[in-house]
Amino acid sequence: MGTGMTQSEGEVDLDRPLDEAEERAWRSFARAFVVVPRVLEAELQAAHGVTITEYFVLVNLSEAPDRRLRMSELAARGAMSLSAISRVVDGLERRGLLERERCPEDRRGLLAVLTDAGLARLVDAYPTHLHGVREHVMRHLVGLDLGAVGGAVGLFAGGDRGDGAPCAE
Amino acid sequence: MGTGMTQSEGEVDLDRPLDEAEERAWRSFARAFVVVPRVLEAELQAAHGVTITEYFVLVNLSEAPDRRLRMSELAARGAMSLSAISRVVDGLERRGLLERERCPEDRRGLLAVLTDAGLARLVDAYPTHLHGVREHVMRHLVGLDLGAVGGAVGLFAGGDRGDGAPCAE
DNA sequence: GATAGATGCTTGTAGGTGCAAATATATACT
DNA sequence: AGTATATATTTGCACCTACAAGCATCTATC
Repeated sequence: MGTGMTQSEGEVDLDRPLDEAEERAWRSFARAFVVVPRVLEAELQAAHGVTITEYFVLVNLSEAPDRRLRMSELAARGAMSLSAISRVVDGLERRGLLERERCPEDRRGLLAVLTDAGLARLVDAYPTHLHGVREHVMRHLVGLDLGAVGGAVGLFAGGDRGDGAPCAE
Repeated sequence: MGTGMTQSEGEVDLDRPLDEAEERAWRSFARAFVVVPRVLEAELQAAHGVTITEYFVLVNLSEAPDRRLRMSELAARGAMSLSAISRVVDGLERRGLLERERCPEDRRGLLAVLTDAGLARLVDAYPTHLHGVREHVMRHLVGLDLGAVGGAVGLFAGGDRGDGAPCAE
């Protein structure tokens, strides 16, 4: 019952209507869920011709050993479907920002490999994205306990079961 | 400079790279932005055959005087484009959950009017949605200052300038 | 070592979304 | 009144996403 990381979380009645304060908070989140991705995407698209999804793929590849990652890994990290990743990688490959490479150990698999051009584009876009994230999100969290808030948000929708624990429920 | 609701918010350097704690928090938010809407949508769709956007339209209409709202008002409240609203309303109208009605004072405009069937569908879907919101979001915020967190999130991406102040920047 | 099933990825198809152009009506100006 | 401009909404189009079906390759079992 519970993970031990968060305090008394088991007591909540999940079917009790939201009180006024909860309602306000929820509506703020609901709005943010819609608006923030859209704004960040628009800025990135306008300034560097990449969608936020593409940007995130570039980030993940740049951080990966040898700048390469399996398609499925990429999908998992971006919380996207395989089909979506497949087409995003199509687009980035067409533009020379990455290449596909057959996986040596498992020839069903493919590796997406960041090219120099891809890395350059990422380096280019990074300041734009950083600025957007601070301006539209992080800026508003000053004065709050970042660890606590981030930890809570990290648990939304079944996220962050820490390790890969089965999470019997 | 600032609204007075949030403390010293003007001091932040929007171009300073995220430190480790900020990075963790941001990634939690980024993941939540992608995953939470998808999960809530899937639950609602599976149980009641409405998308989360459609659900939100029904909610807004049910709360409006006379159960009716202008298309543009509906779009604004859902932070959506007019074209998106137009098509969502198409779908709901086709299924008899609302009707379009010419606006008497301004015959360019249209009112979306919630039908009894639409209200019934909403009443039906509400517990599912409530449960999802508590389970996937609100549950994880216990122990935090809801007012502070909600207030901060409400400011994300230029939200909630309180009144309609020009927000000189 | 062959066949059955599992797994990794891509492609067909069906929505959903925003932007820009089109349409209808209102408002302002002469 | 009559024309120009602004506003409310819809429609054409392009793009992104998920789900399901398809193809290639791996793994287990006999």
